Amino acid sequence: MTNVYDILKERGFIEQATHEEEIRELLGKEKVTFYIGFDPTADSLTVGHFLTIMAMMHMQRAGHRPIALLGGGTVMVGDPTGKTDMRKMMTVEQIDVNAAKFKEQFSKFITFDNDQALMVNNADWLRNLNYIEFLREIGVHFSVNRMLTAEAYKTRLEKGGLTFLEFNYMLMQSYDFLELFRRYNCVLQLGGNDQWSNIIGGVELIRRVEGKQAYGMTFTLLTTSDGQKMGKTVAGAVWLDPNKTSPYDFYQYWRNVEDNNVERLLGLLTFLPMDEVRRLGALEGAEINHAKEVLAYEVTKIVHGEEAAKQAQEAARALFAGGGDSAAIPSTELPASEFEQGIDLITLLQKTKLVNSRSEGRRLIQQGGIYLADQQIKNFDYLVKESDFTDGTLLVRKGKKVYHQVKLI
RNA sequence: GGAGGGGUUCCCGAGUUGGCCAAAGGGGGCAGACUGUAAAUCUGCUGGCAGUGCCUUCACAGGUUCGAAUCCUGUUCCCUCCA
Repeated sequence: MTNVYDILKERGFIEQATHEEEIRELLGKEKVTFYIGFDPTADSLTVGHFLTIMAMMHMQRAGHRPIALLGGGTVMVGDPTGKTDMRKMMTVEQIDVNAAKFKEQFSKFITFDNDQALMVNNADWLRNLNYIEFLREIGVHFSVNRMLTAEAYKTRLEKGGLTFLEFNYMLMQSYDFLELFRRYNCVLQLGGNDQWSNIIGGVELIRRVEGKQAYGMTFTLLTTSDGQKMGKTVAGAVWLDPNKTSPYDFYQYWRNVEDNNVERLLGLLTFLPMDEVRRLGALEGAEINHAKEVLAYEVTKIVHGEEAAKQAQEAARALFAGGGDSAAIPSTELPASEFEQGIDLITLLQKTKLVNSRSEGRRLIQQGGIYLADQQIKNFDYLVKESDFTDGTLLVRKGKKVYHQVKLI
């Protein structure tokens, strides 16, 4: 069996590791308990989290034991990494609701039966910490001088300011690692590359307090070729919750990634064999669209299941290539009676949420961005009537690739 | 606690001798052209409502004025330096 370290390496996950050789050796010879932390800052996981979950899945498949650590405690402090402002303070209630949602989503990817994986919440040990004790046991081991050199804090020191609250984040996360090491013999922490300094904080803490070796490793972050963070759309993040990002939109997000990223994403976000990944990635010109379809389908399948992935693909094909089933295209149902007198196009755009204001709708139409059943409409006074529908359905298109169906009921 | 600087439209950031400011410029976003449902590039748009006029915006609350993002007062938040 291939060493999972090599798998992760080959698939492009690994960015930094505290002890490359030792980690590889360790993963090759025994069942390793490792953890990744997830702060429940929203009520759903995002595609950014998904990347690390994929790594987790690879690890579990290789026989190692994952701990999904919910940051119900750390989120109360807030990680300043990569942020220019302090996060809004969240209420305990909200945090707990979010944590519950995270938990639900994890179960789709990781098997927790028979102790094959654990899910714990650091609220259990962080929320009731005694300040003085914590300072004496943990605080002594941290050099402020060193902490200040961490990338995470640098930017905040230069602009915006850093509060003492957030400055403690590194100690919290380091303490988590120590706690998991003690409780579950967890010796390896994984995470996104932005977590590097927090991770080595934990590794060092374990060495100092327990005199034991622990390891850390970080993964690449999802970025576009010019370094922009991926996983953001106009509507916000790309969520794993189908109610927040529909499987169709999710599929389309991956279907539309830039050429340069296809091979990389196939390696990271699908389980396709690497020969296949390389073959698809090597396609050129319009051919690479095929690779994008595969990418979109595979990722959607893992996240939303085969059925949803098929529907999304069908819908996309129906719209962009003709034919196919249109069931999964986003739609709005409106009573037929509303169209007897006809309703003006701008109002319809508002009802379908394709525009946020009448002005925006007007602009769109004037600029030629709206099509009804593939017919460009440039007159913003246009009255949409029942006669515009075919079989009770009207396909509205905004721009090149935003589709919405209106169905009469 | 003291001194100083500052909070501007999605973001960054001009604008403070009061009217020409719905507010420069850049970014982002949207649309159009070109394409391959890609990237790059070019063009237009980017507070709201109504067909060109009205309404709501420049931290918040008051005030001065014919008229304030611009002046005054108070409040609040942030930053820097000092203690």
